[in-house]
Amino acid sequence: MVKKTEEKLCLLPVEVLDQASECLKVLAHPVRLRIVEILMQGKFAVHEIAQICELSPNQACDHLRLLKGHRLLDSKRDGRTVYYTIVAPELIGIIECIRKNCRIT
Amino acid sequence: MVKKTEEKLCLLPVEVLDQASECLKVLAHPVRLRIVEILMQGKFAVHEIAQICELSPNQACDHLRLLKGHRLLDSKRDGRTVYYTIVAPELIGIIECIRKNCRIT
DNA sequence: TTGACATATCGAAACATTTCGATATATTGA
DNA sequence: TCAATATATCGAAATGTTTCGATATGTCAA
Repeated sequence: MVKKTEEKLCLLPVEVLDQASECLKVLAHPVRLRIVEILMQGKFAVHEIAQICELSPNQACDHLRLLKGHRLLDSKRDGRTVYYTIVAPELIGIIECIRKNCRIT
Repeated sequence: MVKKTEEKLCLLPVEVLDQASECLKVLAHPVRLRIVEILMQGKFAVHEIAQICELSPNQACDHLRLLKGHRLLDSKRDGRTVYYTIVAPELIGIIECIRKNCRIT
């Protein structure tokens, strides 16, 4: 009976789930979701993100660093300003999913 | 300049992000993603899930309890067997997003 | 009622994350 | 070079998560 269900089940490989859960773990924080939301509208500087999220610059930096460390964001320096952008397309899907499931614009 | 961007930005309310990050935190675990994948195909008993996920029954129970505690799953007893099912529709969106972004069936 | 099976709960060690201040580095203009 | 601004890094306390054995409860059949 379990054999039967196992045959039918079409499951993702463990490596994919490991990777996905890593990504979700990083995203599972209100501030980091906010940051992703913001960056969906374009590139932003650290201090802009800090201001919008009401964080100190170093806190914003910590979050951005974590996201970048997991290859979800990338950054580019322009003078003394560093701009962050989204590089992982799956982030958009997750945010869309959140938007969809709470029917608030 | 920041004011300008703030006007343009259309961001989700903090409460939504708090709730979403709670949900993501619970999902951010390979075993729990596997459980959700399995339950997308119907209702399953604790021991079936334990077997498919190669967990001891109490470990399966722990994970299921956590998911149910966050109202992502529900359970119904039939004799000595307890069947779990998905109740939160957003789970499906997350799994679909994972499938989409790794192009492996 | 007893034994066997299915599920649930608890506790605590091991481990990971969060937060935030202190401090360091990088860039520019005077 | 110096001061000012923008980012980045580090450390460590507080807090949270994971894991798993021990144990409890719930159900059924004999």
